[in-house]
Formats: sequence, structure tokens, C-alpha cells
Amino acid sequence: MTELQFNSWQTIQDEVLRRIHVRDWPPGAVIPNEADLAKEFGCARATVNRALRALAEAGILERRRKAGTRVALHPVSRATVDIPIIRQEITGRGQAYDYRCMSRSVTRPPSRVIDRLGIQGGVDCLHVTALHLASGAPFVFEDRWINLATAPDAAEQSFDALSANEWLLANIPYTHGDIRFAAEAASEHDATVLETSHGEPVFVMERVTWDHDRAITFARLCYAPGYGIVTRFGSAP
Amino acid sequence: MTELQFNSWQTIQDEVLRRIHVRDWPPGAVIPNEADLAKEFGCARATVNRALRALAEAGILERRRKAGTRVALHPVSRATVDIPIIRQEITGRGQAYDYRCMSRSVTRPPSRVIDRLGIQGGVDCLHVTALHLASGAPFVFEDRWINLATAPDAAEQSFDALSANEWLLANIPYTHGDIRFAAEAASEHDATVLETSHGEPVFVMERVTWDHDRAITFARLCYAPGYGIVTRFGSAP
DNA sequence: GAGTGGTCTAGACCACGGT
DNA sequence: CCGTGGTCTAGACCACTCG
Repeated sequence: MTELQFNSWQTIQDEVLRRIHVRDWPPGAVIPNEADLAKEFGCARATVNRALRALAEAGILERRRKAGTRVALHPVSRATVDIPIIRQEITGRGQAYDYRCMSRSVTRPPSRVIDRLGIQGGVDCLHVTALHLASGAPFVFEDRWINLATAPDAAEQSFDALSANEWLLANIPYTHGDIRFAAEAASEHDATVLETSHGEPVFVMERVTWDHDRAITFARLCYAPGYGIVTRFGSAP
Repeated sequence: MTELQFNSWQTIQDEVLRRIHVRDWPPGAVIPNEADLAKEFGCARATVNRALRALAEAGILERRRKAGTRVALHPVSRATVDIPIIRQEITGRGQAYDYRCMSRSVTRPPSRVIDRLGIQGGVDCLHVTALHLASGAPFVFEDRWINLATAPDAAEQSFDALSANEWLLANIPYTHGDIRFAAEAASEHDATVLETSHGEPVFVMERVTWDHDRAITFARLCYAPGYGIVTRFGSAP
């Protein structure tokens, strides 16, 4: 009845959020369908759809055909984390970037890596280790295995000056990847490279990158003590 | 010329990705505008818009009015991390959830917390510490400060049986939050509670939750050794 | 100023999946 | 079966911003 104008999809999104916040639509409740909301808000159904779809992508609403749209029962906070190229991450902080390749060899990877890459035994991989420095100080130690069956051109790269991180991104297309964040104790080798102590807590990021069903590379990034990842969830500034 | 049918926005997205992958449109290049692509693909401009907007949200394209759409120069991997309620995280692994409140008091927070909450000095907060257990083993230690100016009802809660984590989510609406992941050495107290050793690496998540410009709560979650966060980026399975 | 993406509309058909 | 969201269309106006 209150035919107030909600013309933009963001206005509608705000109104829906408000109704959720004031428990007009409590968690688990089914909200009116798109057609009814469009009529109430005095706009096209596509506009309502745009607003509700964005909220569903944020994890606030759950939508299913025929069943309708309901307020999520178990509010998960869905945060988006941007993982930049290491060079960008360092120069973005106003620090000087430096790179040092530490080893390069073609070997059969340990079973731990074979499992992550999902490859058959006996496949040789290119193993590269390198250090990325920020203003001269060790920033992150990169321990990477490249599947030569997927990225054969990598065999001709020395990675002396250009990091595998950047070369792969610039030359090998990927479709998706897995990431794992964890806290680990610095190994003897990690500690030496990062100029810290054995057993010191280090932030570790492990990434596997894929091109469709073919594994490209597995990387273990071991960050110097003090590193952290910052991110946000929700909409407002 | 090739008036093949690209009717769905996902088909168009795949085709755009393919052209990026084969360096038809290299990083930094400006791609044709929506109207031209719509003509080429034989579909409505809105359909092209849908496909390109999704790729922009994924960080693969950068779009600006008048300047047009270009392939992102510095490919960031944008991963989405779901942060569930702790109870859900544990029961979702098929383990039994248990909760133990360890302390509760109204105090003035340390300056470190005051800074994160962005509040004026002299404001009292509710300080709650608690342990969440998975199948009887310590899982995560929660050290939380609740801003009573924003959530006054919290003062009447004992948090003996229901964790602050769940009570807040169910009773205090929020709009957004900040998250920080890091690796730290377990303090003497952390170690005792988590049944590990002093100095052991632990995964730490710090969260500040807001309702518009009012801080609700700051939580430091200290996970038992071995914990990690897994996530994905990109589109394919 | 003018080109580009951003958005809205009114209508239509379709695919999924509860009932 | 049939209601619901998912999507597409053709056209229109607007807002931003680059040149």
C-alpha cells in the first residue's frame, strides 16, 4: 500500500536488509516472491532480482526455485580476499621489491606434492625455490613445483630474474585454484632463508592452480614473521 | 561475421575468457564495447553486460565509463572465504561441539582493543573469554570484547551456555566487519587453554564487527595447532 | 561534448524442483 | 503439476569521465 518509490536495486537491497535487521524477516523466514516485491516497490521484477541475487551471493539470502527466497539460517560471513602478485603486494606498500632465485631443478616431486597436484607417479616437475624481499628484508620464501606436462615452456625458463610467480601468471592460463592458509613452525631451512629462528611461527599459504582439470603448479609461500592478511565482509564502508 | 549463437551470458563469459587465455585480448588491452559485442554475439546488450560484470567482480576485467573495458593488468586472485559460526564449523566436520565459558567481566579494554573498536576512552566493555571444543579437544580459544554502548543487552547475558559468538549473531544486527588472519606464537595462557606449548605456532583470526559506524565487538580467535583455512578462486570445479 | 558502462522497464519463455 | 527464480530481449535514459 505504501507505494513509496524504490526505483534502484541498491535502494531495494537496503530496504530488504533493514527488514532483516529489524527481524521483520527473521532468519529462516521465507520472504515474498519477486513478483510481489516488485509490485510493492513499484518497480520491474528484474530490479528486485538484481537486489536479491546480490544478497544471495553475499550469503545473506538463500534462493531456490519453487521454494522461494529465505533469510539464511546460519549467517556465514563471506569475505573476499584479494591475492596479488608478490611484487605488487610489496611495491603497493611503498617498499622496494627484490627477487632472488635460490634453486632450480627437474625432479620427481615428493608424494605430498604429487597428491596435491593429482598427477600420476613418475612425472617430472620443475622445482624452483626463491626469496622475495621487501626493501632488502626477506618477505616471503617461495617453494614451487611446476607440472611440466601442463606447462612445458617453463623448462626453458631460468627464473633468475623473473619469478615463477610472475612468469606463470603472464604465460600459462589458468581457470581456478585452491588456497590454504595456515600457521606453521619455521623449518630449519625456512628460518635460515627468512632470517628468523627455527620453530618461529610463520604464516603459510599453499596454492594449487589448475587449467580445467590439469594441474599447473603447487606453491608453498612462507611469509616472514609479522605477516597477516586483512579483509572485509559486508557492504557498508 | 561468425554469427554463431552465444545466447547465454555464461557462454559469452566462456568465450571472453577464451579470448583472454589465447592472448587474443592480452592483459591491459581494451576489449570492444558492449554494443559491439552484443552485435557480434547476436544477443542483447544486457546479456553481454551480465557476463562482463561478473568477470569484473572476479577481478579479471576492469571497467570504467567512457574508458571502456580492459583486461586486468595485474591479475589478482580473488578468493571468497566463508566464515561460519564456530558451532557449525565443528559439527560440519562430524565432531561433537562443546562450549566452556572461562571468564566474564566489565572492564575498560586495553588501548589495543580501544583502537580497533574506534571508541572513545573511558567506555566500559564486556570482556568474555571462552573455549570451543571439538569432540572434547580444544578447538579455538575466543577472547572477545563487546561494546556495551552498541549492544547494551549483552550485559544481561551470562554466556554460560550460549557463546557470545552465537548470541551476538542472533541478536545484534551488523552491517560489515574487518578480518585479519595471522600466525602467532601461543602465549602462556593460550597454550594452557589449548593444551599445547608456549610459543607453539597458532592460527589467529581477529574480527571487528560493525553496525554502520558503531563498533559492536572485537574478537580474537586463537585456533589449536593444525588449523587451516581452505578456499578457492576462479570458476571451474 | 560525447562515448561508455550502469541501470531500469515490460514482457516473455524456460528450468528446476516442491507438492 | 505449476509456482518460483533464472534468464533473455529490445529499447530507453542516465551518470560518469575521458579527451
